[in-house]
Amino acid sequence: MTTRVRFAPSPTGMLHIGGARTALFNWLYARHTGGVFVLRIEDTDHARNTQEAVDVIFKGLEWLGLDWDEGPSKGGNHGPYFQSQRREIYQGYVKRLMDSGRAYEDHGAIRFKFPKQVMTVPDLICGSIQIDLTPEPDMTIVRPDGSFIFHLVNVVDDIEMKITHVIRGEDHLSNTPKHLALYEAFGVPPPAFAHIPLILNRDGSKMSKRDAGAAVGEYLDKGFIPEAVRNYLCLLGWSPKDDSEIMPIEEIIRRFDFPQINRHNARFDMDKLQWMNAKYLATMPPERFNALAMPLLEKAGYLAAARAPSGEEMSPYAQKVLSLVKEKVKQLSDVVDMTVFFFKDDHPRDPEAETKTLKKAGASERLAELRSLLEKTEPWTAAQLESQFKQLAAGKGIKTAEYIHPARVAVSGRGIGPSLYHMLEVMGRDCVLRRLEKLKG
RNA sequence: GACCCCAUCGUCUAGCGGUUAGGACACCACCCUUUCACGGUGGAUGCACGGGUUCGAGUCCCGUUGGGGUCGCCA
Repeated sequence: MTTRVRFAPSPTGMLHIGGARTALFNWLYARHTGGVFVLRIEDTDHARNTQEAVDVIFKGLEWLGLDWDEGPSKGGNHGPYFQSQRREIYQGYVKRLMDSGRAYEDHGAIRFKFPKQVMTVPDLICGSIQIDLTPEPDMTIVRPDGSFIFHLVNVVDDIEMKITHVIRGEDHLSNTPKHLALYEAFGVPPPAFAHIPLILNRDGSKMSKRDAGAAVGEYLDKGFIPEAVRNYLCLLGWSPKDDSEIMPIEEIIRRFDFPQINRHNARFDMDKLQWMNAKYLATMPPERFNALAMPLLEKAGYLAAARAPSGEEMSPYAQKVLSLVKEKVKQLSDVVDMTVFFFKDDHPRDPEAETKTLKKAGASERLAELRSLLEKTEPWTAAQLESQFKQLAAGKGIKTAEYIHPARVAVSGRGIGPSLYHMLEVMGRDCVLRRLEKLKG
């Protein structure tokens, strides 16, 4: 039998990181088993359910590369995939319950009569869980205004959509006996359940919608790359059981299965995500890095001038600049600050670095020596610059660093940055001399 | 409060009765080095607690504590 799993988010205006992880695990299991991943939008009669809110879900899933096989914009034989369009189906199921005496009216609402017994939930991750439904008051399944309650529609849709494995957050574990009772009342064998642990904040508290880092969109905006976020999320609650961490998604798909899923909640560690993101950034092909970073430079206004400070055309210049910082970037958005001095003559300057190196005794003499050296350095390449710097220092009997540090601060305004010689090469002689000259006055 | 789930370094985790308790992030030191990173080497930090079972317990059982979840005419 083909595995059929589903992700059934409610359009709340954000895609929660926990929801994204649930979607990811469903997707992984579908891909691992060669099954079908269904996307169903649980937009049951709610004012907050807007088109924009639905788009946020699509965008988030697409960004993470979690493509669905059936659902909105994909279609399928079990639609419609919006609960708001499935009222007749729910009505039919409710009628069956009424007819069989399993549901009854109560002050205009319809309630489902719970079996007074201990229900056993067989769970692929948590094992066998027993919960007593006896003390539970019968649950409402239809409101007086005719709208349906989550538990009812969720079960009905899973039945109708032929879902074989319900993979969802552990917050649903306690509700599962109610769902089991519904399956029983409909005379349908229930799907297999797999309740996955929750994602908590770094401090162990529950991650709610308002917490920093709770929305997938934030990662997109901050310049995280989707493969890194996805890879990190895979490792939260699932383990390959050896020491593998950064893995291509194909490998994760191959190795993913329920036995390796943990039973305890995990805390979200932004530091580790950042590290992983930096790894992905550093190892990706330069073309892709440039494609991702150029729009940020554009947005920062760096590319507005026709010519770069070096005098050459802007676009090739910007690409060279990016190649200098690629391996130092933690988040893509870092490139804006890291490269500002390559594009703006009036870039910000770090007073601390200037005091430390430029105000140092002998610094202006060094810079003057550098000016005359750089005027005639030929060819203007990193290798040649390096050898010239070294010769100059050797001739004066001092360390090359005595020239390097002032030069760096002089042209960039800060004490840290890419390799100095490569930096100078990219900036070009005119720009470098211009900045040294300006500093003199 | 009742019920359910969970518990290994600060964090993510490996461990499925006998291990010097391993790895990763973060942290510290050193090395590399023109700075910052990267990389390399080394280090500190952990089995929540108390009872059992067993020759032997991080591993099994019970309890306690702690954390999380569920108890809606939210999803």
